[in-house]
Amino acid sequence: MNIKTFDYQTLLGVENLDPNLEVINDYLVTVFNDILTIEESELKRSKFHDLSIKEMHTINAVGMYKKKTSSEVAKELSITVGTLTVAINNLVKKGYVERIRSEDDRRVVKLGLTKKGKLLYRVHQHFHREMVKAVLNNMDQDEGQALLKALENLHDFLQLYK
Amino acid sequence: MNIKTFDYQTLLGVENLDPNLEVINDYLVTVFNDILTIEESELKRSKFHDLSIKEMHTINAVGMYKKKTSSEVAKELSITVGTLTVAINNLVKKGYVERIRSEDDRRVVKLGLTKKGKLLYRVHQHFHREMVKAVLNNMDQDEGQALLKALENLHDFLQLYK
DNA sequence: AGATATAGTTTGAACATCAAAACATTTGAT
DNA sequence: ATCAAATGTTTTGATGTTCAAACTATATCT
Repeated sequence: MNIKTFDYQTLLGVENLDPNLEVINDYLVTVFNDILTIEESELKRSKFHDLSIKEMHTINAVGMYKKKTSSEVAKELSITVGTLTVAINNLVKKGYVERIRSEDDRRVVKLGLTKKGKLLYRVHQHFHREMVKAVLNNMDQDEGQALLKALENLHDFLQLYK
Repeated sequence: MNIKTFDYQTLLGVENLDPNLEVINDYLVTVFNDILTIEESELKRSKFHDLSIKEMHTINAVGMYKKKTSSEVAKELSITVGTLTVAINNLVKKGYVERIRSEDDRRVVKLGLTKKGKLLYRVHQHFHREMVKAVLNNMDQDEGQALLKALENLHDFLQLYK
């Protein structure tokens, strides 16, 4: 690299010259948007076309197994409890979620999936599994570990802002 | 692995027993949500607190360099042109974007960033760069290549649904 | 010139979101 | 035992996002 090139880059604020950096960033941005829009359009195409991707994510956060409270689910989704209440109202109306007042503490509402909600949960989980399988498809053990390392790094980086 | 375990897993529809698969999926879901909420809250904390993360992404899609048309930007964001018109109205009002009627074809609107819009673009780009740098931080050349391969796989998988 | 196609805008309806107020219940203090 | 404070949830009003469909303006085709 000659000094002229270096100065030019410095002036533009391009600190890191690794070409992979830009490529990886572009992939991240594209893939990010694609996942959202594809999940949305696949949902519309399925028998669950009365749901948006946000509603799907709410159902995902409610989860199959342990019944969670409204507060727990809202926190997991990073929305206010008020917003969640509205969302759950719609999902109850549509038959995916049920509310159960806790007997221990009658202020608390436990959320659970109906049979229909559980069916959807499994379908969505299947899509995710296929996606991750496709990612790992032609990758060996070491490459898989590298991906995991990258995800851990990204996760740790994001925690700094929480 | 014994047969009992295998049967149990098969019955549950858990086709792939790679433990990494679940871990990677969980990281993806978490990281995905975190990026959105952190970008939003960082924006609110910055001098650009009059913008939502969706508006930020619109500005990103408008881009710094080549002026794009409304149709092109809408397609890139996977929203309708009508939705974009509304969004651009607000961004023009807030001083981030400008509309220029094309002289070649007076039906066409070219979109560009104002000085303020370009400043924001750079700030956001900087955040992204830092994020990718953090990801690659402790990774060697081979590991970086593995990440790239994973992203390519994911991208190719998503294209199947387009 | 008139019909058709293309680019963008407007409008009305549904949902998402937050902050703040309201409500119900539990916990803590006296 | 009572009352105040804390906690968990819901309601409400305001603003933003999104789509589909109707509409406007301009270009292209025959």
